[in-house]
Amino acid sequence: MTEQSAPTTAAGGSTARGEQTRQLILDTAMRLFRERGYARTTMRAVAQEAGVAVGNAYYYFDSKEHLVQEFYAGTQREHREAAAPVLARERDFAPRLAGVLHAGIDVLSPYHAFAGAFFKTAAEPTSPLSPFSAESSAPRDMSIALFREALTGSTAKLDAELREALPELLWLGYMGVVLYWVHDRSDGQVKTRQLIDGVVPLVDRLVGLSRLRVLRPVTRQALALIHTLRH
Amino acid sequence: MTEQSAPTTAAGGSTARGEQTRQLILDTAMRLFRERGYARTTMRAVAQEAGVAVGNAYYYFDSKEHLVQEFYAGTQREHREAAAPVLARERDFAPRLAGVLHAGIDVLSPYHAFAGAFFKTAAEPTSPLSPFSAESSAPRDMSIALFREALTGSTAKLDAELREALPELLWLGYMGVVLYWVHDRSDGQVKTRQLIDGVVPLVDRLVGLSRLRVLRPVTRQALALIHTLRH
DNA sequence: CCCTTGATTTGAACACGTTCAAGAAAGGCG
DNA sequence: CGCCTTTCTTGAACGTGTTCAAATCAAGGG
Repeated sequence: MTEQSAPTTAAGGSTARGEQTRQLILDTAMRLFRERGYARTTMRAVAQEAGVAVGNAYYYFDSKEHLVQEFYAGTQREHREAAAPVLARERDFAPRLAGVLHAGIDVLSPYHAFAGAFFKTAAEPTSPLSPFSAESSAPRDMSIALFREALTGSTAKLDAELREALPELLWLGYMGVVLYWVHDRSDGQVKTRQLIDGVVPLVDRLVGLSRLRVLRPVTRQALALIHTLRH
Repeated sequence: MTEQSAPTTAAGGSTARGEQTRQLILDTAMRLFRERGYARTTMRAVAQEAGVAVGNAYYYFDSKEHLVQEFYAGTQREHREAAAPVLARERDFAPRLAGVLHAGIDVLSPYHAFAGAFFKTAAEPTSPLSPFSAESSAPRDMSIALFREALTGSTAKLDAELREALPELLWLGYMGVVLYWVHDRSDGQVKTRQLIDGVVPLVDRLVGLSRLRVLRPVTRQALALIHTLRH
């Protein structure tokens, strides 16, 4: 509805007058989120620390939650970069998948304390911040592409139809891992690392087994279900 | 911290003085949630419609979100009742599981419009309302018990260790179904019903296959992982 | 140089969730 | 009945996210 109020987000080389102000506010907000957490960071504090009026922050960002969406888009890029080395090095599916998953958690780590607040808004279906929403389709597709690359760049052999559908399933699994990570209270979120290291061999094994005669019907049935649900 | 302010929630036959006031406020809130949705229902409106002061609502409920927790506990009971007939009638695992899942969605149906707000708070790990939190362990355990009954009351044959761990996994899957349902925009949430009807035969099939020689290692590996993560 | 137009910036004002000091009502006890 | 303690009830006040009419600034055009 009120979408055209702020300058284009995606414009790369734009040098509009307020661009630095926008960046200043964003940087300040991210710093305060890290330092104090999401809930204890007030918009007034962000404005004050950035040296602008509170209304000015709302000129560039529709809401406090939209500040978080910028963070979301940012980690997407970082995730890709962090995963690149492993994807360049490894050829087997398992280490490639593990690399991508670990890279994702690596990137998120500094924000573990306030990631709860982030996922809180993400869970709301009506919110444009939901990872399933249409508004989030760009970063989501980029993330899915990352998992597709982990798969297609590997030596894994699998059914063509499964190869098509798997990246999205892997992304869904990644969302599950992140959800686990958000709730992970262990030191340095070690448990999440264990989850990744434990689940990757399983997935790898199942993908390999999916071509077996006994499992073929199950695979087809599952793929048919996904197809049905997609529309 | 401020836990002892309100009268016992779980007390069944308690006839404390304010019990009717408490119920009045709760009923009013639930009605307004259904009518206007969660966000557009203000605490002032709840208080006014219930004919009490706003502070009085906070005497019985620690926060607006805690009103939702009551709803959570309530649906738990209804779920059990709604699933009872199917569990009494069917003996095969698949229809029993399908029955329990459909019953859960049946009970939730009237609240689909504001269920998003419910899951929003549920996703926050620090919130006592999270289905994974210690505070929610009572309703969670009841829900898991329901899935355990669906399994143990059936004729399904399976590995002892898997039989032990499966109910919790089924509950986790149920959480996934509910998450899908929350995001389900199809008419009458038909898609969710299709998801249930499609996924149940798959689970049933996999449970049966889990005793096969080829799958035995995978099963054990998965169970070991779960055991590791549990502590 | 002044005027116009649009982009930016301001801070007071609003609505909401929540808190709290103060009071009212209900028992219990002599 | 009078007094005390506990339970309940009140509504003003606080802090927060958000809005908005007005002020300021930048850049051209005349």
